[in-house]
Amino acid sequence: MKKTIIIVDDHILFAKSLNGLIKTYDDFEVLEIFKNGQELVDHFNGGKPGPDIVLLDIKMPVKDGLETMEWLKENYPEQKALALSMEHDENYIIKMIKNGCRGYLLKDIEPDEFLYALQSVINSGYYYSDEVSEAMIKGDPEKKFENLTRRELEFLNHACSEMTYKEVAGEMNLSPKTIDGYRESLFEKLEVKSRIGLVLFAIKNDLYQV
Amino acid sequence: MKKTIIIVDDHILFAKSLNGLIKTYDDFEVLEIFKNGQELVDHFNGGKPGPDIVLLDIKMPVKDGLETMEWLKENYPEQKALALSMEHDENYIIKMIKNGCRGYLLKDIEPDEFLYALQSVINSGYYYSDEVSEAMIKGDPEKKFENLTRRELEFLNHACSEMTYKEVAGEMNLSPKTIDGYRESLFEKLEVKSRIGLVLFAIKNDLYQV
DNA sequence: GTAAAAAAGGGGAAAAACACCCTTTTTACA
DNA sequence: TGTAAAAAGGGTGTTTTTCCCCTTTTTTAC
Repeated sequence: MKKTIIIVDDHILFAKSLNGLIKTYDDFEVLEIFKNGQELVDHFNGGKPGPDIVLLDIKMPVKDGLETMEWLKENYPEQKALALSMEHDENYIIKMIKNGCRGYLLKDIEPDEFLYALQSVINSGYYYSDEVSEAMIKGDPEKKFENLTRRELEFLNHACSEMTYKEVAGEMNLSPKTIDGYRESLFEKLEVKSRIGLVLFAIKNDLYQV
Repeated sequence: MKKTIIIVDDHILFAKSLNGLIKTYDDFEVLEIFKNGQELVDHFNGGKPGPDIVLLDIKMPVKDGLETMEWLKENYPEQKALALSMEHDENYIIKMIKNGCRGYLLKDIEPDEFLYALQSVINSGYYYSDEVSEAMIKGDPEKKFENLTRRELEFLNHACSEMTYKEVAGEMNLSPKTIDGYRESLFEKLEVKSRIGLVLFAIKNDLYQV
């Protein structure tokens, strides 16, 4: 069965083109297109089921992406959502991620990468683009993870699962030995000594949404 | 250095006797005695440092234990607190624990057990009395952990640390093989297959305070 | 007062995680 | 265009975790 998507964006033209693009994907279909966050809230309040992924624009009239994401976190914390925006604004990115957003895409993303992002959210639960990890690293006020690389952040998320490292390696298309390297590097940087330590760090610092 | 305690209880006589009892302990001392939660809030708002443990009565005028615990969770989530009450009320117990309270003592507890509870909160971060685990099991609306025993709950908390199982066994004064048994039993009951799964379950269900 | 359940303990083997050593390739960037 | 950092990969061994079987003792419930 196809995975469902709801697009929330006031740029109708963009939303409809995106719908067209998604129609070319075998595994995804668009359920609804809403012009602002309030319409999404109404959808949920009407008792209708959420989609597999909500694509959320940031700048919108009535109820913008940030407010909508907050509402989702409060009311439907399990709902997966991806931010999809023109704004390459660190603060937005961080706020969205902290509110449980599973990734942040720029609207000039390549269709291939866009598809990969959708699949990644379905399979791994999130999609960290370079923009996201950079923003997280730069925007970290306490410099707790300033030294973490993009791949390390990605691995850290995968470590918060019941997969073995070998399975994580498969998921990330890497050799188990490479994963070994990330683990050791993170152990040192985060001053932990076990995978449990990694998981606790990730959760404490909102790098992984429980 | 002695570990510090603040008592919050409107029963002055009880609070002062408790202070007397604590004076006989080598490792603990009472910093302050407050008559209600508001006085504790004022203490914090005055910029004064929190104690190692707050002992919190439930039924109090002005600001009761539940409200105070909520305030602590919101403003000083790291602050360790123990509920200390006459009420053997399941709903109170669960609400307090969900708000990050590290344990729930009945006021008719034996002095020895009371000291053990204090030490346990300092060393392990919490103290689950029989009352607490029973209430948690009985009061669980979703029956997610109805079958968990007291010891399993206790072990589950210890599993959320970087200790090896051998170290956990030492902490709980049990043979590593017994710990093995708890683990296997929990894997089956919680439908997880690794220690990571245990940690994630505990955190998702507020059994472990991150 | 007995029966069941929980708690405690165990043997032995396989899988996973961890540690510590290392090399090569790719990328960023000054 | 050189160099540093990141990414990727490797060897070998130890420790920890996991699994599947089992027994005895203690607690709890009826």
